[in-house]
Amino acid sequence: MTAPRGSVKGTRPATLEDVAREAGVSRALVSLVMRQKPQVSQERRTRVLAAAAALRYRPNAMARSLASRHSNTVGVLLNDLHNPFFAEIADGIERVARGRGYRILLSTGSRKRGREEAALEAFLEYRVDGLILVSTLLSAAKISQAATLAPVTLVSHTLRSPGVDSVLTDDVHGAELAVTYLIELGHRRIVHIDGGRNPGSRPRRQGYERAMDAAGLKRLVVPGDFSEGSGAEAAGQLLKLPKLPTAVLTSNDMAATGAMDRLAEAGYSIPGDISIVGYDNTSLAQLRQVSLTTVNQPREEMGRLAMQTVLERIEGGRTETVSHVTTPTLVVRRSSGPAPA
Amino acid sequence: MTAPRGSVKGTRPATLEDVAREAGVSRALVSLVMRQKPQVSQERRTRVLAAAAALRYRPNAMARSLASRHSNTVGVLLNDLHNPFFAEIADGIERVARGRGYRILLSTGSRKRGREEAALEAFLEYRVDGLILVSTLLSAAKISQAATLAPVTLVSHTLRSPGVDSVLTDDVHGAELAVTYLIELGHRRIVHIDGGRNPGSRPRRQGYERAMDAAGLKRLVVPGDFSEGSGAEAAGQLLKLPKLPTAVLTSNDMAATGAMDRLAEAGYSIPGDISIVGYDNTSLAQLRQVSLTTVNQPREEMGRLAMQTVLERIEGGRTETVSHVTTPTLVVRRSSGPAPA
DNA sequence: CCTCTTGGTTAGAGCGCTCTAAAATTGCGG
DNA sequence: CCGCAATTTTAGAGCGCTCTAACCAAGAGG
Repeated sequence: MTAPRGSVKGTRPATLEDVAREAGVSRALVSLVMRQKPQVSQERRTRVLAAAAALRYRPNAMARSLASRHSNTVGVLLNDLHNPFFAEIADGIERVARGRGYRILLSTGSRKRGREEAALEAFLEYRVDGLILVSTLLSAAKISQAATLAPVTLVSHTLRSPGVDSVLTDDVHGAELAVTYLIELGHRRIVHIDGGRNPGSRPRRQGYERAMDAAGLKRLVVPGDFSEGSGAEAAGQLLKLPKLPTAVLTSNDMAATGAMDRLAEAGYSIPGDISIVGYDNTSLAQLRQVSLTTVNQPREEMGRLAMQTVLERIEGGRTETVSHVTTPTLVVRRSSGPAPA
Repeated sequence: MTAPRGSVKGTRPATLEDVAREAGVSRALVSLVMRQKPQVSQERRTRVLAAAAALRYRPNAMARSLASRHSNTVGVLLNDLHNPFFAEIADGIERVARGRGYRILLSTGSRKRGREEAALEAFLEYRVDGLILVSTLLSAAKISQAATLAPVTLVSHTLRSPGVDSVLTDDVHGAELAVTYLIELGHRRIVHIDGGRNPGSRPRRQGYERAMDAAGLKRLVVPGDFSEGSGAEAAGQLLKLPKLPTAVLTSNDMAATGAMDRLAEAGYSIPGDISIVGYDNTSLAQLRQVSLTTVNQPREEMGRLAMQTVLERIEGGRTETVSHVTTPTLVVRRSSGPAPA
């Protein structure tokens, strides 16, 4: 009954109380030692530490959080574990967290809003000290509501709401960069595969539209989302067009690889017949076999910024809203080239 | 002071007590309702539910776990977030967890043993009900010790230790499949890029050795690990050889893409000059541009099995050790072909 | 010799929940 | 209308920790 269910029959894990008894001091003193507080004599400290080691004492995070009213933990919700973009953001977050003595709870919504809602709910029930939502599908209402319970930092889009900060890239500019580059290469029929409801999609589409308009070119946007499958599907749509476009800007790298796949399957050469430009510059785009021209987002840095931003509220008590905007750059690789004659 | 630090100034979240007062019932009754226990009259139940909704009550997972002595949570430690293999395993785990009303805590060691140790420690402090360690670098000692606190299921390798179950693929067989296939294609100089300390590496190497021995061929193993970088590096070693091998079996798909990259960069054609075979059959291998011949592991299924296995101990109270071995299959794609003349 | 500090230590009241055992209510046959 | 079992509800004791305020030496200053 006291033994953990199903695990090896073991003695109940040691508690503070046990350590205190072993060391012959009070519970409070042990607590002070465990939390590395300075006001403990050297002699007592070593005595307590020895007792703790002997009993294999491991603090109970639940009890600690309950009593202290904070968890030293930040919940990180990633849109899609399959997209390396998120792993790279997570790296940045993790680095800062580690440096600052915070823990991270990772969750993913698998690109389903309902799952994200469940994950958010779990984080809130765990009473995390802060929340980082990376490219989330959650509604503005849910986000604002969460922000009344713990500071929120959004990665990849903004939301004007108290308690909600953000870290993002100037996506309008990023998309413009890509389209302008394609136009300079002589492309005229340039299509955009949209990112649907995903954060960042709208500005990217706007950047595309703005650049096309500026060049007096006809816009064509086909629907999609952030997945490989949707990129392939959208490419399928393009194949049905009376005249295949000569260039495609997708909403992210995953969709781009899907589109490349489908186009290559249909016998078209990339970039001979059609140029493809992605967005994110994930490790996928960097693969030599893929070699995708794409718009770079400083992913690690965005992750670091996000964690710093949320910590400023948790520890620094900042209350004004901030929004960090990073600058995208174009990375040219082999998936793009001059428009076919 | 009672308001969450740094977040929007908000009232203290409602507690059970608040709900009880609002509904005019006892705390215990509210607890029963929240836990969906049957022995509550319909009238009270709706009254409590209404009060909870009105106060936006959200149970405190910390308090709940502390009092009930279990968290309904399983900790999942992934070796590397960048490798899609782990995302696919996680999908399977998540699916079963969701169906069974369990929550998942995700962590990653970023292929660093020290980080994995820290993540494990965090899980144990959180008093998770069970642990799934996917392709972990943790030492046997640490794993066994963790198993005295919560049931552990290992994915990708085994450990004979009480409380530790496993889910894995018959990797010896998998590697043999790959090598036999290459030999049938006429290859004689077949190299294996090793997976280092990663689980699964040893049996894969053994399978390679066994198949090479059986064919009377000379073995050559170059060191590596599970990363793209190491695959590239190992390929660099191969380039220094007096005579380039005609085929390479890597320890996983990540390493395979790294190796392909390096070899292609050096001007060799794949599979014209050299065939590459990976291991895992991740989404990476499936990409048309990569089109990697590889050994399939049923990733989703392994994830599902792992979660089921750990739940059997948590809920079913099973105490005998089990080990689920799945069968690998060879998936032939375009990275492999007949040995050059 | 007494009061003040000050650094070190501790008692004890929670944190928000679950769980056991007992209490209150209800239904029903006699 | 009573007794008894079944059903529903509740009191109250924790779970393992933190935190406040108080306590206690031991020296400093008057």
